[in-house]
Amino acid sequence: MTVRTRFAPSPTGFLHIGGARTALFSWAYAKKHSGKFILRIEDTDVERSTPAAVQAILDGMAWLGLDYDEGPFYQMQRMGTYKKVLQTMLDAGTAYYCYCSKEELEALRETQMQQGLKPRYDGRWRPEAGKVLPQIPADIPPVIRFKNPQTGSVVWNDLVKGRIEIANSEMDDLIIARADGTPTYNFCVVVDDFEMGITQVIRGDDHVNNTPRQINMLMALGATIPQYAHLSMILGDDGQKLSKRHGAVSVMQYHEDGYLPEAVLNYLARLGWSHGDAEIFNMQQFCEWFDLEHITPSAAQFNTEKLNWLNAHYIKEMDMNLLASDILVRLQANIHAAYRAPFLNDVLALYRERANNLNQLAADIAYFYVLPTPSAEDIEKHITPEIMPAIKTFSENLAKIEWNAEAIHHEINAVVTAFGLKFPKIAMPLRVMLTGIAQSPSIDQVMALLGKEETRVRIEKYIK
RNA sequence: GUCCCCAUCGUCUAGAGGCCUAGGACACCUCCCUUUCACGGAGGCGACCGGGGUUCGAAUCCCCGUGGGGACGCCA
Repeated sequence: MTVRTRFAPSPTGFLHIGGARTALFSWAYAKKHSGKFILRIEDTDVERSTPAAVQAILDGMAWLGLDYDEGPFYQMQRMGTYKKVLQTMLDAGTAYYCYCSKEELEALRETQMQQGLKPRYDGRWRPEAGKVLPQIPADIPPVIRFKNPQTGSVVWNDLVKGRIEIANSEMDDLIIARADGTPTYNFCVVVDDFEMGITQVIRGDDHVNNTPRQINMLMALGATIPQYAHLSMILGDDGQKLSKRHGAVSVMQYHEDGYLPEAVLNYLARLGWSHGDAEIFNMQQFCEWFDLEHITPSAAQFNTEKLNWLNAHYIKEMDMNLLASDILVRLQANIHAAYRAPFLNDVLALYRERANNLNQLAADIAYFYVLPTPSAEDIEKHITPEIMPAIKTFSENLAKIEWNAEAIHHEINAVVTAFGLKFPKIAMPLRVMLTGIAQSPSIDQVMALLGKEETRVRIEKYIK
């Protein structure tokens, strides 16, 4: 049987890191088994779903390169199907109308909570043999409930968590269609997973409690039950639960924050899943290796430090021209006076090794394009009156230096020797003058790239 | 409250009863490289939640605690 997995986000916000990992695992599972990966947008909550959120999810998946074979399907466009199945269930007696008002239900819940009971529907409109149902009120539009079995239990072998059994007595008759006739989440999922032939449902473990209900409905429909794999959640860097208020950000934010999709993908793949000691691998390898057996059932804490490390790796690996075009955009975003220098590739070759973030990399090389302003501390510490004679001599000799790193290095050495100094004594002030800070790659290489004229101008600013 | 899930270094994890004196990675520390800062290289610190079983033998299996998390919507 062909493997068919799906990612089914509800468009009520952006694609966050947890959703992205769920999508990644579903995607990889389909790839691994030469199956199909389906994208389904669960937009039945009209109040909270927005086209902007749909777009944000699509953008996030596109950035990560998570391509889908079918879809996106929109549940709101499948109303006809849902209505049909609803009627079938009503006819078959596996679903029924319930005329309780919201207020009535609320009161029921409250009473049960007070008594320390699990809040649940009491089945007052559930038809039973020989039972007399209440008088149908004229002013209440009914909802439709699923007639859940009351005895026995639902068991499934979760591909991540193992055997899970939940007693039917723990479940009540859930609402599958609202008073306005629109179907609800659990019902739509069931119909869609069935109709789309989903073979493995890979989703967040906040759905574990929905699974037995869905299995019961699937059985009522005579459907084949898919396998389930429930992924545990991702905690924030601080070990706290991710939420809109706390730490949950769009995957696109990582793009803005200077991360490469390769790094995010590799990081996410290793969060909750492992393949022996493998730490760095591309998506092709991941898809070959991926399995559900090696997914950890416990929650995982996000670790930005490790993401940074992977990001550094992928920055080093990246194709130079692609890197340059990315950095160019970031330079322009950060620096008004940015212009395209012909030697951006050379500058990056000198700097990429030291960067673990694209924004940082862009900021680090900004001094090539905009005059830097060193801090007062650095000036005071490194550009001392004692060193100025040597700097002045070096500056005067600039004109005769053949402009390459080796020759520059040679000239600095000559000055250093002439003044009886140590190399750093002159390298540090030059760094501050030329780059604006006291840390940089070899100063001779920096000068070689900066150019003779620009080097002269920047040094002379400090010669009184 | 009820039900469900989880539990190995600070973090991500390896581990399917003897290969475990518990392995790797990030972070941290030390040293090396060095012209500063990085990169890189070599070392180091550092964990099986507790208690009972089962077994010749348990990080691995079972039970009970404890701790954490999730679910209990006409949200998804």
